[in-house]
Order: sequence, then C-alpha cells, then structure tokens
Amino acid sequence: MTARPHSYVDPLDAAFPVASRAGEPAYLKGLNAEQREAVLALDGPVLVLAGAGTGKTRVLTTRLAHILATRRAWPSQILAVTFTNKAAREMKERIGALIGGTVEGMQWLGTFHAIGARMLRRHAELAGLKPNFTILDQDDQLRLIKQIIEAENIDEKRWPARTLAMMIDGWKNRGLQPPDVTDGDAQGFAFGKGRSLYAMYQARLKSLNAADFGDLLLEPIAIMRSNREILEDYQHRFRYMLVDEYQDTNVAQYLWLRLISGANKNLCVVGDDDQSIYGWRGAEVENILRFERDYPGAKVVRLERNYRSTPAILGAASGLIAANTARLGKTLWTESEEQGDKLQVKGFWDAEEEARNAASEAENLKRQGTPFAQMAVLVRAAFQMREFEDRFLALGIPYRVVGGPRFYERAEIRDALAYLRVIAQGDDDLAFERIMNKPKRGLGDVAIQTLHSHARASSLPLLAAAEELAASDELAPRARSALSDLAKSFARWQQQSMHLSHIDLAEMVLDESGYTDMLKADKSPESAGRLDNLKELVRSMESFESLSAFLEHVALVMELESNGSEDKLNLMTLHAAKGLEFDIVFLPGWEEGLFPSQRTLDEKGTTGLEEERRLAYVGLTRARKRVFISFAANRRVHGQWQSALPSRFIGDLPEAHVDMVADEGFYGNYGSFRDQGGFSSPYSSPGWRRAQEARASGRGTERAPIIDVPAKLVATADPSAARYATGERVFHQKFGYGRIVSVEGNKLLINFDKAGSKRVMDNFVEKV
DNA sequence: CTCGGCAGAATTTTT
DNA sequence: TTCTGCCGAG
Repeated sequence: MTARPHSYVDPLDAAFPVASRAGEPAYLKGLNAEQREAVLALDGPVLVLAGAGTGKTRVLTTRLAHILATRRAWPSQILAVTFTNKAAREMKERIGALIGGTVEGMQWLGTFHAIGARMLRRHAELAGLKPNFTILDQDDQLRLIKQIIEAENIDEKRWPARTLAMMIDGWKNRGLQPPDVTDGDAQGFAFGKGRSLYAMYQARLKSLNAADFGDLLLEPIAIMRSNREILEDYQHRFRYMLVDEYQDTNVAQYLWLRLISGANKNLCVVGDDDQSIYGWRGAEVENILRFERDYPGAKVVRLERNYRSTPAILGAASGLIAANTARLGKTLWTESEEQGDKLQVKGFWDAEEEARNAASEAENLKRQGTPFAQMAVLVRAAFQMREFEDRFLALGIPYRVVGGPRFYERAEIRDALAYLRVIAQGDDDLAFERIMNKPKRGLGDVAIQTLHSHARASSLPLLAAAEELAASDELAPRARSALSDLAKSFARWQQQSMHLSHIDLAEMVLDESGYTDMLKADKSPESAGRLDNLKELVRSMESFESLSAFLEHVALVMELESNGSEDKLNLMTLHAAKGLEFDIVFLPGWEEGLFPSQRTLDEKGTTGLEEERRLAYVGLTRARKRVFISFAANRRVHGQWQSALPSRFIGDLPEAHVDMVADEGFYGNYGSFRDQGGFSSPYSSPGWRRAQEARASGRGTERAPIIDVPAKLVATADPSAARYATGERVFHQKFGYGRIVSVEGNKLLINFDKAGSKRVMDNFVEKV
C-alpha cells in the first residue's frame, strides 16, 4: 500500500461510525437498480452509459462516497477527473453532503488540466521547467506564436498565427510532440514549416518558463513514459479512478488515463456517446465507443431511466438521435404517465419575429407561474443572441447570458493580471510586454524592439533588460525615462509585495501604474464597467492566501463564481447548455445552413452532421416540460439577407410528438407542403427544391421585405411616473451613453452614441 | 508615437 | 453589420 499522506485525519470516522458493518448505508437509498449497480461495481473497469437526465452526477458522487465510506481507499488515493471546474466543484460539494461535512484530502479531484498542472509542477524539471512555471492562456499563446512567425519572416497574412495555433493545439490534443508530427501534417503550414515552428514554440515556452493548456497533459505523458518510477508511483497511488464526460476525452487525455490506470484497472468512466459535441475540439467519440475493447472484461451499466423530461420530449429526442449511426444505443424511458405537451415547431418570417414570439411566449409562461430562471433560449451560434437580447431589453424581461465573454478574458482583467504576474515573477516576459505601454507611456515599437534585442543579447528577462537599458543611452531620452520609471515601479512593487497583502498590493499597483486613471479618463461607454470589473477582481482575491495562489487559480479557472440567484431568463449556446436543465427550452434557428451548420457539413461531412444532431439532442433533453422549436425564413448574416429552409432535424422528429404550427404561411404554404409528405424530409420536396435552386442562382439572396408588425405597445403610460425627459443624457449597461429622443410611459426611445437608436425600458438606464 | 480611417473577416470554445 | 488589425498621416 502506498504511503499515506502526512498526518491525514479521517473525517469518515465521525461520519460513518458503522458504515461498513451495519446493513445498507443511507446514501444508497433511493437509487434504482442500475444506479446502484454502477455505484457498487468497484472492482475492475466499468463503463457507465448515462443518458441525459438519468442521475449521472448522483451516481458519480455516491460511488465516491461509497469508496470512502467502505474504506476502500483514502481520499488521496482516488483520482476523479472532470472537464469543467463547475463539475469538479459540484462533485466536491455533493460528496461532502453525502458523507457529512467537507472531504479533506481529495487532492486529485479536479479537471484534467488542474490535475495535469499539479503533476507537472511536481516534476517540472523533467520537462525543462521550474515548478513555478506560468500557465499561458490562448491569448498569450497566440501572441507568442505570432512573434515566432514574424521572427521567421513568414507572411502572417498568408499564414495566420491563428491557424498555426489551432494546428499546434490539434497536435497536442492528439498527444504529439514536435518529432511525432507527420510530414503530411507539417505540410499544412507555410510549406512544411509547421513542425519546426511547433518545435520553436515549445523551446520558447521553456525559455519563458511557461506551459500552455495542452502541455499540462502532454508533458505529464512524456514524463511518465520516460520515467518508470514516476509512472509506477502514480499507478500505485490511485486505487480508484473515475472520469466524467468520457465521451469528450481527446487522444492526449486518453493516453494520460491509460498510462495512469496501468496495472490497476479500477477505472470507472461515465459518459454518453449521444452527447459528444466537442469533436471539433479534439474529442474522440471513439474513446467511449471502444472502451470495452480497451479494457477487456469491463462491466457496462446503462442508465436509461430518465427523471427529467416528459415522454413527449424523450420520444422526440430519441427519434431524432436514432438517425445517427455511430452510437452505442440507449433508449431513454420514464415512468411518467402524462405524455406532456407536444413540442411546438413554428416558422417565422425573420429572426426578429422569431425572438418576438419567444419573448411573448416566455411572458405568458411567467404569468402562469414559471420563473424566468426556469426558461432558456439555446442557440447554435452566439450571433443569434442579438435579436433575443434586443427583444428582452425592449420588453424588460430580465435575462442572463451564460458563458459569454469570461471574466478573466476581459482585456482590463488581463492587463491587471499581467501587472501582478510580473510582480510575482519578474521573468514573465509575455505579461511584461502586455502592459509595458499600457497605459501609454511613450514606449512604442522602437523601444520594444530595442528592449527585445537587448534582452536576447544579454539573455535576460525583459524586466531586467529594461533596467539595464534604462541605465544606458541607447534609447531616446523620453523612452529612456519612461522605461526607467517603469522598471523602478516594478522594483518598488516587488519590494512591497513582501510586506503588503496581495489585495492592498493589487490596489496600489492599479493606482500607481496609472491604469485606473487611464480608465477614468476614458469617456467610452464601457470604461465604467471596466472599473467595476477591476474592483470585482480585487474583491475576488480575498479568498486566496497569496498572490501566487490567486494567479494559479486564475490560470486554470477562467470563470468567476456567478451570483445568479435572481429570476432571469437564460440565454446561451447549445454547447454551454450541456449539463443544465430547465422547465422550458426555446430552440430557435433550426434552419439548414445554420443548424446543422453548413461549415461543419462542408468540413466534416456525415461525422459533422451527426455531431450537429447530437447537439440538437442535447438541446431537446435540457427540457423538463416544454420545448419550442422555431426557424426563420430570412435571416441577416453579416449584414446580408439570406433565406433558408427549415432544418432537416425537424424532419427527424417523430410526428407524434410534434405540433407543427404552420399558420404563418411562409415558403408559399407550409401546410400543403406537409400534405405532400414533406414532413419527414422537408428538404426533398419539389417545392423546396425550387426554393433552393432559386437561392443557388442568387435570386434568393435578394433583400426580403420585412413584415412590419406594429409593436404591441402596452399603454402602461402614467405620465406622472415618467422619470425621464426628452433630451436627457442616460447610460445603459449594454448600449452605453445616449440621449433620450422620446418618452412613452416607461419606454424610452434613445439615440445611443455608439449603438444607434433603440427602444428600451426606463429601468435599464440611469441618468448621467 | 499616436490616432484615425479602411479593408477583410466573421461557428461552437469545458481548460 | 460589426469588430479587428494594419497602415499612413500628424
């Protein structure tokens, strides 16, 4: 048995005094037969195929609690891997709830990347890094790659850094180090320079003492492969292994797991092949499809009893997904007697009308007692959100965009973090470069180039080179003093960081660097929000011990805990919706070309189509009670009007569960089209073929007139209540500053400086 | 060095 | 349509 971690005090002694001796533990109560089987099958490999809404998380957490309660392993001997921080957090909390109190010592419960980072820090020197290496995010990564491309005199226009970044990511996802990249793959970039550029990038990372996300898995794999003792140490350490969302693992993650699981095959993977929607990110559905071959004798448990949706929704979802071929096959069922409402499928003239309809439907449901928070609009692509946001704002429906631009990705946050990174680690060149001239202090291209060559010549980090350069007379006096000031500031801050708390330090740095002043001076509508974000950042530092602990967290967790307790309607992409559930789900934009996405079809063919269909399946299975599917005949894409046909996925839905609302009469007559038997395959009917041909010949792209539906302005106007007057300046969270053009009750027509004229509710603006 | 204007591109994004 | 990134003028 492996050595126990230091002085571990077992919380279970108190929680389960008799757990392994007396009868059946309480946590097994209420599990169905399959769930119980999945929890109790501890020995040997286990594949749990958990359909949507079948209690997957419960099984997962109960299984872990069971291992702990029966003393099969110490918390430190369990490896539990998830994809998201959210899932990891939830698992931790729920295990705690199951066994009472918090579980200490589950050091190996986390995301692939967090665990990978932990491993890599333990053996950093074997990868040519120091244990305190920085973790680069995509932005840093891209800038670094751009530098390399430029240094190699490759035309960045022709061979964009983005493309190379994607290729490198792809290679890392497949577990390939530079030498492993095949000629064919390398050929894809700048006439075969791909591989050497990748190698240069890796070398540059090492010299910066940095790792990107891919390295967090790739490097541990390499380390385990070439160091037998380390590999065996991990193989012995983990007595039980558990992987969530196994259908989303990529090759690198697969290899990593295979190495670690090694001789000890107590590996339990949980997933749903029908919910694999990250193929474009390198996920291999194959991994789950061939699990039984990889781990002979694996026990397979199917969770098919659904506790979430109505029979109508399940029926529709099952019918849809049955059109896919590459799947293990599951049939969801429910004990529910009530069929539930049929799915509503409705066509609209354009996206605006589609949004208008969903919004009023939502208002109705709200009136009938469903909270907004129990409704969600799930779109294929982020640009579809616009019409919905506009409508919600106009009607005053509170909403929240889930998974939008993430907190730590905002420019001002990244700038602030860059300052802190340089203070924490003076050799973080990427961070230094980022804020060197932010706020503007007169250090332009010339200064940066000089600094770079100086740093390279003396092999010093940029900050140290800056100090030297400031002492020389290589630069123009102006730039020289600016650089000198900056270097002195950093020296001072680094000094202070020894005595001050990291919170005080952060405030001081933002102040003294002139960064807050820069934002205050900025009159653009966003700057106020940016200042708030910075305050929020400082506040979020409070829960961390030290600056470095905080920075590590930020690197791995790109999100900030949200406060979402208010009753807001949810708006997000289908991808962001995975794992969530709502009473009511709106699925707009079911049109050929948009969903399934034309691009995916072009690039990935049938495989892509099946992934799109799984995405539709994920969307449908998010709903507990009702689903509203819609499509628009006309949509503005990049400013051009385009017409589209209803999605083929609509034809995949079993007719019995669907209510086709065809009163709008687009495409001629939708109803008569159904009579032609077009329902099961809308895209093959003669009438629609004609429409498609018209479109192909270019005629369909002519600007379609918009039906001008008079806005149903409810006259809630109580003039005495009007708090705003024509001509006043106001500020709006989304649209920024503007001037009121007219007042109509609590609805204002505002001419926004940046966003143009919009109609909004007065409670969304404030006077300035 | 900085700002403003114009061309060109524009899915999905757990870390 | 809207944002980004690059180039030329001050």
